[in-house]
Amino acid sequence: MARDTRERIVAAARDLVHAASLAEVSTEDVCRAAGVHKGSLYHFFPSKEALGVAVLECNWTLMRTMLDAAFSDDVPPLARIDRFVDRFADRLTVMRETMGATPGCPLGGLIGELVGHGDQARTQATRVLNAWTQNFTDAISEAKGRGEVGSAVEAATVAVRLLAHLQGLALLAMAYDDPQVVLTAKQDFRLLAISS
Amino acid sequence: MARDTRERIVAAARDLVHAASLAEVSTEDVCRAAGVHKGSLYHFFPSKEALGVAVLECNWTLMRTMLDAAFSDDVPPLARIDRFVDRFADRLTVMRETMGATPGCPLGGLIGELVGHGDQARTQATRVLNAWTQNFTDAISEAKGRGEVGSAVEAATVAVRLLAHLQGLALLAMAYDDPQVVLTAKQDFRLLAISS
DNA sequence: CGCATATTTGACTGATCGGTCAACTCAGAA
DNA sequence: TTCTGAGTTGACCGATCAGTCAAATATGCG
Repeated sequence: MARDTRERIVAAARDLVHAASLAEVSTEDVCRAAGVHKGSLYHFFPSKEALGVAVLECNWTLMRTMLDAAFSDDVPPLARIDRFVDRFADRLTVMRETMGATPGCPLGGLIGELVGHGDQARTQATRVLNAWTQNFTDAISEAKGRGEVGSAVEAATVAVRLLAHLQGLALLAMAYDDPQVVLTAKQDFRLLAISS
Repeated sequence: MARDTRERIVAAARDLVHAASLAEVSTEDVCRAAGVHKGSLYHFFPSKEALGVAVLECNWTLMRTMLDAAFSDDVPPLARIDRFVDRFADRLTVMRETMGATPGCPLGGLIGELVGHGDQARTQATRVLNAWTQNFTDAISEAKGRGEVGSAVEAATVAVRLLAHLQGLALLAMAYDDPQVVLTAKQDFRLLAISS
C-alpha cells in the first residue's frame, strides 16, 4: 500500500521491544502491530536479528535528535548535560504513562541483548555507545576550556563514566518504576567530572 | 537419583541465563544441561518464570557471600568497597574466560528481565536491590562517622548511586568485552561519596 | 500502453516452545 | 512386609516460533 512499510515495521518493533525485549517479541507480534504480513517483514529484513539491529539504529536516530537538541551551544556545556538528563527523564516518564511501567534505556537494554548475537550486532552496539559518549566528551572538553571542571580531567574518560552512570540509573528507574531516579544524574555528573 | 536435583536445575539454568537471558534459554536447554527431564523441572517449579526467580535467588546468594567477605570490618569502610569492586571485576574476568565473552552483572541483567514479569518477580527484584544497597549504606555511614566522607552526605542516597554506577559499568564492560572497565568504580565511588 | 521491478499476500513448513500427564521407581515409616 | 508419597520418567499436547515461497499486485519507467 505504501512506501513506509519498512518504517512501520521498525516502529512497531521498537515499541514492542522497548516494552519487553527482542527475545520476548515474536515476528508475528511485530507484523500484527505493524499491520503487515510475514513475507513483507522478511522482504525487508533477512532475519529477526537484522530487525533488532534496525530497531537499535532507529532508537539511536531518535536519541541522536534528542542529543542534538540538548547539546546545542545556546547554553554553557554543563547546562547542556543537565538539559539532556531532564529530557531523558521526561521521555521515560512519558513512556511510563504510555505503557504501564517505566522502561529502561531504549538503547542500553537492546545493546545488552544484541551484544551476544554476532559481529554485526556487536559492532553496531559499540558504535552507538561511542557516538553517544562523544557528546559528553565534547561538552566536558569545552567546560574544561572554560575552567568549569578541573584541568586534570580527561574528557573522554569521564564521558564514559557519565554514560555508565546514566545507564545504571535507567536500570534502577525501571526496577523501582520511578523515572525520577535518573534526575540525580545531574548532581552526580558534576561530582564525577569535577575532579579526576 | 539424588536429592540435589533442584539445585542442579537451578545451577544449570543460572549458567545458561547468565550467558544469554531467561527468554533466550528454553526449559529444554535447562533440562539437557542439568541431565534431567521436563517433568522433574515442573515438579519443582510451577513455571519458567518461577525458575527465573529461583535463579535470581541463587545469584543473590552467591553475591551475598561475596558481599559478606568483601565488607567484613577487618579494613576501613572505603577499603571494603574497593575490595568488593576488585572481586566483582575478578568474577567478570573468570566468567569471560569460561564463556567466550564478558557477561553483564548476573543480578542486574536478570532483574531487568524479571521486573516486567509479574508481582512476585518484581518484589523479589527490588528486595535484592535494596539488600545490596544496604551494604553500601552501612559502609558509607561508617566512613561518615570516621570523617572520611563529608557529613552532609546521606548514606542511603549515595549508596543507590553507587549501585547504579556499578550496574552501568557492568553493562559497558559487557558491551566492550572488557571486565577491567568496572575497576574505575573505585575512583568514581569516592567522587560520588565525598560531597553531597 | 507494455514491461520490469518492487512490494505484498497468506498459506505453509518443520522445529521448538512451555507445560501436562499417567505411569513408574524407590526410600522410609509402620 | 505393605503402604505412602516424593521424585522421576518420557511421551505427548496445542500453541507458537522463525522463516519460506509461489503467486498476486502495485509501481515506476520508457
